[in-house]
Amino acid sequence: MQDVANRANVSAMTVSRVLNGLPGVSPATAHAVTTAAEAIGYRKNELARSLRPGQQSKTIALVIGDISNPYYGVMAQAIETEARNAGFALVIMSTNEEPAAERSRINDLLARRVDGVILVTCDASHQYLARDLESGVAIVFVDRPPQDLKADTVLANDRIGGHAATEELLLRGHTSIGYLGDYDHVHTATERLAGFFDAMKESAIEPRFVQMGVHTRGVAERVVRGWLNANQPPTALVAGNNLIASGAQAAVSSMAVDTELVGFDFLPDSKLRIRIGHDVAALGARAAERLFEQMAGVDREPTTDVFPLQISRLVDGVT
Amino acid sequence: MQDVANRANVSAMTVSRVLNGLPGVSPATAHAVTTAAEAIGYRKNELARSLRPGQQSKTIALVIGDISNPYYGVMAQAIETEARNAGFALVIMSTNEEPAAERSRINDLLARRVDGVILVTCDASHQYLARDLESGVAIVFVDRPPQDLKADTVLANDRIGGHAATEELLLRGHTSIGYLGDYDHVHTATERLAGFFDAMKESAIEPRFVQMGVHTRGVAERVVRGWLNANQPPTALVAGNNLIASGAQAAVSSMAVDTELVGFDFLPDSKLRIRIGHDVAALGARAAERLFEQMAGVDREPTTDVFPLQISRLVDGVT
DNA sequence: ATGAAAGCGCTAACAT
DNA sequence: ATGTTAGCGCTTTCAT
Repeated sequence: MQDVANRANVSAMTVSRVLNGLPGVSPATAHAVTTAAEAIGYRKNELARSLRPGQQSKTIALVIGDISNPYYGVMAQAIETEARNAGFALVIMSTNEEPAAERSRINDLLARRVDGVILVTCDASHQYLARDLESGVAIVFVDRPPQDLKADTVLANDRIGGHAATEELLLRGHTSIGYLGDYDHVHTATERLAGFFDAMKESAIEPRFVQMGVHTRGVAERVVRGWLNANQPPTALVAGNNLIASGAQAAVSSMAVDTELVGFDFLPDSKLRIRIGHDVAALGARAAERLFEQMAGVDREPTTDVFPLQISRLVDGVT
Repeated sequence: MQDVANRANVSAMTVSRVLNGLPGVSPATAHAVTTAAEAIGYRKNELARSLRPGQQSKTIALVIGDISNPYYGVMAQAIETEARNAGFALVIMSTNEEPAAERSRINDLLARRVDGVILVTCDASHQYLARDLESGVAIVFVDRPPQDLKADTVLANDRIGGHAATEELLLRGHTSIGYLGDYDHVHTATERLAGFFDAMKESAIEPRFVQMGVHTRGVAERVVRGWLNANQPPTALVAGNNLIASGAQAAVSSMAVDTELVGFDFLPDSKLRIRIGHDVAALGARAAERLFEQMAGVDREPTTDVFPLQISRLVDGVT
């Protein structure tokens, strides 16, 4: 910046004024500064700027486990739109569902003084964020609640969802229903499983096919193939998320059985006939809203928004 | 940081040494500092740190148009893995395919002194980056080449792909083939279209159904419905990307016609029987490699990596 | 083993 | 309309 100032024969302060469009600079000098800046290819240093007290970075962050899953992609896009409308940039970071990576990313973001963080956590403790929350960093949990921290949270009602999905199959007369869920440390996965158990218990049926820790399409397909090859295979399945549903569907159709399938969360081209899910974009948008509320200094107790899950049946390719 | 120093009765310098694990501090003082830091909930300020000369931010950025499209999600995940292995953080930004947003994001990233940028551009000029490239910022273009700039580029061979997709349908005896493509300013879209025209010209067939500017599943579905309701509807279609393919497929199956369809890029659960695409993760990984090469100071002419597109047929649900 | 001084690039507050 | 001063939080260099 000093270089620009020298080249334009002005002080650094004047350069600052010109570059930030502040008043009190004659058009002539302004022009000289602009020219000088372009001549040397000057880039302002936002780091130095943000260092000054009271400066906002005008940036919020979204930390998620798996950006390759369109579920989170859609959520991210919704948040990006909200952020943009509020004049903020959104940076997205993916942790590969590793708690250690999540912590390291978040520490990093806070060290970089982002104004707020929206978090789809895979971590088992969030105590380390308590201080930051107190000191005014905005934090919102989406999809999965914090464990030992009070903070704004936006969720779908996964336990009820798991119950509804299972009940749907029970109502259709199935008595042997399998359940496949994601990692145990993923909140939505355990909640949905709990809902499954709730429904099974109500019907007094002992679950025989339950597999957690299924995180990819491939694993889901393999597990389902195994089940379907068993002596008394399940006649219906609940798939705990979109990728699992996809894998399970693949296994079922390749084995030419008519195992019925209910799947959570939509994949754009899913062939699933029965789906259960919610409006991810709305979830993301609400999270962004809550974040901006916090940033606006609204003083209130942490809230929890719970979105309903909806079950739908696909008839002849049309919902 | 000064607060921590006061609390531990040491100088700021000692605090810095402890927090960075530098040698030359007695265990006792180190402990005192750590305790003090925790007591006041101290967070180091990475901004101030990066301000010192010669500091790397250890961060690279990926700027894409639409994070809700799993095509880019998969690419992002691949790049994130590479970045992590290299000890870098990856920040992802989505521009909604708006050139202005892209520029603003990139200017912002460079103002924040990221070490490198991987870019899926939707912009028509990149001259504004020439200076930064000269001054040592690492930049790689992926999926779509720069317009008026020499820089490392990683592409799929889209024109040949468009040709191959069309030829496949011609070989199957179709003479009335429609083409749907993304926005005109998207390089892959125009290249694929060019390939389509190439193939049609070789067969001396006048294209009658061509629609560009189709960016969503819904629009694709609507356009195809329109075509199929025409007097002499196309008997086959080339869908210029994964979302278009999905929409077109929906239209075709809902209208119970047997219009044949070739689609670009894979959506996880696509029912497409003929697909043309490439390994997006490999594309992303290569881009990351090129970026790190640049950052390592390898002095070479800008390279262009071209990945082949592969066509595949789905038979009874198995590829 | 520890500290003091200086300065990274920028801007708010106060001159001129 | 423009410049000077000081300081944001940190680390490099050079003392002690």
